[in-house]
Order: sequence, then structure tokens, then C-alpha cells
Amino acid sequence: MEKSQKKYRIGVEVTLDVIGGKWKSIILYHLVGGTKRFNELKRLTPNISHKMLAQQLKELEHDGVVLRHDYVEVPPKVEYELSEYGQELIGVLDFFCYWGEAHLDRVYGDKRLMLEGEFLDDQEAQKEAD
Amino acid sequence: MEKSQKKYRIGVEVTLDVIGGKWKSIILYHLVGGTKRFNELKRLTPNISHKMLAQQLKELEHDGVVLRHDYVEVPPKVEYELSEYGQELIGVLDFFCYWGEAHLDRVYGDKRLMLEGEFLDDQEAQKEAD
DNA sequence: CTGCATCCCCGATGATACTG
DNA sequence: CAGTATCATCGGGGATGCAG
Repeated sequence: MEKSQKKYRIGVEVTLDVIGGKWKSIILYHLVGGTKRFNELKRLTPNISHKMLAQQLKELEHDGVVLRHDYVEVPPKVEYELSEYGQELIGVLDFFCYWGEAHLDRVYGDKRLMLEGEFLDDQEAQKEAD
Repeated sequence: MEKSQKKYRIGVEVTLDVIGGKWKSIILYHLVGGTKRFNELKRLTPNISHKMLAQQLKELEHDGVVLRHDYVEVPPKVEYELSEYGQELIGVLDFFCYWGEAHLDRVYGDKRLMLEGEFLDDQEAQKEAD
């Protein structure tokens, strides 16, 4: 089924297709902070594969929420930013961030958020524990 | 990895775990309209399997955004509703609905939303087209 | 540096059947 | 009516390699 042919029953479904999934909201959230290059986004989003980042950005661009600027030069330089239209989502992304932190507080009593360095180490630790 | 042990880097990830995925936001959206019984939700969410609905509701309950009321009787009667805490999400769900419809307008020029009857038929038509 | 194709695996999901 | 368990499948997504 072509995505352009896909039908929906309620708007909620549509929005989920655009900003849902494992990575899109995280990518968009980083773009709220301003224009970013491909590898910059990759660094900001630990554990995302090169393939997935490229794929998700392509979909976000296709959906018009992200703009892609290709400085045609060697080595390649490409920048991504929120489109004017995509900026309508900033409010939601901020709310997600705020609500998510509050949720951890309510459920676990701590924020359970990690610094960059901790996180990478933690990934290893969790593999050990398997 | 136990979910209770999972670590996050930004609140956005947390919120996605709670209301993201293929079904949760849709289920929550229906609950905005008021308390619903299990089969009622199943009817409101075409194509969801019995198993998935049960599973997603269980997770939503565990995360504290949905309350489960079991009228201990035969035949069983169980109702679900948004918790006070879950009601903080109503604003976002409404925005999703609004933004999603607007998105279809902007991208395709029509709403591409279907009535209940149409939708079921359409599912068949799309299978044919494969 | 960025993008695309290929291979492959695992986990999410659906179908089905059974219980209270 | 609501919930659980089992099994089979399908596709998302990771790893890798190559191209511009």
C-alpha cells in the first residue's frame, strides 16, 4: 500500500505516522535547538544507526516538517532544520520532554535520566546483564 | 532489559514509551470521550486484535494513565477510563487530531478521512490491489 | 561526509484456541 | 465478555559495504 494512498479514521493516526516511531520525535526535538548537520544529529541520538537516521530524515523531509539544505561541495555538507510548518510541533515536543520527566518522578521517584557518558557505559552494562 | 530499569536521555523518549507505538494514542483518544468497556474500545479501533488491545491497555494501566474498573460479575464487565494523571494528555491528543487533519489538507488537499463503513471496505480493496 | 543497497535476524503483531 | 497462552509470520531495523 502506497503511503500516499493510505486512509485514516482520525487525525491522531496521521500525526503518529509523521512524528511517531522510535526516532522521529527525538530527531525533531534536537532540531528544535536549531539547524544540525547529519553527523551532528547522529551524535546527539546515541544508538541510532546511520541507516535509520537517513531514512527517518527522508520521511520527515517528505512530510514537510524538516528542510534539507545540501551545500553541494566535497566533502558533502548537508544541514537539516525544522520547516516553518514543522515548528508547529515545538510545543508538543516541549510538552513531551516535560511530561516524560514528570512521569519518571511519579513512577520511580527519580528522573532516571543520564548524562551522555553514563548512557554509553550503561548500554554496555545492560548487555553484560543479559 | 526490564522496563523499570530502562534509562533515558531526554523526557521525549519516556513519553514515547508511554503513549507511542501503533495503538496507544488511538486508544487514549477514544478514552478522552469518556469511560469505555473493552469491546467498545475494540469496536472503536478497527483492525486491532483482541490480544493487542488487552496488552496495550495493561501497559497504559501500569503506567498510570488509565484506570481499570472490574465489576466482578458474570458475564465480565470491565471499564477503562483516563486517570486524573492521564488527563494531562488530553491537550496533546486533541492537538494530534487537529494537526493530523491539517497535515492531510496541506499534503494532499483533502482530508482523506473515512467513515466507519468506508474504512472496512477500503481495507478489502487495498488487499485486492496487492 | 552523506547516501543507498543488501543481507539477515529478532521482536512485535496477528490468528487461534482455551479459561473463568 | 474479558483475559491469557501458544505459535507462525512479517517487516522494522541493525550491520556492512560501496558510491559520489
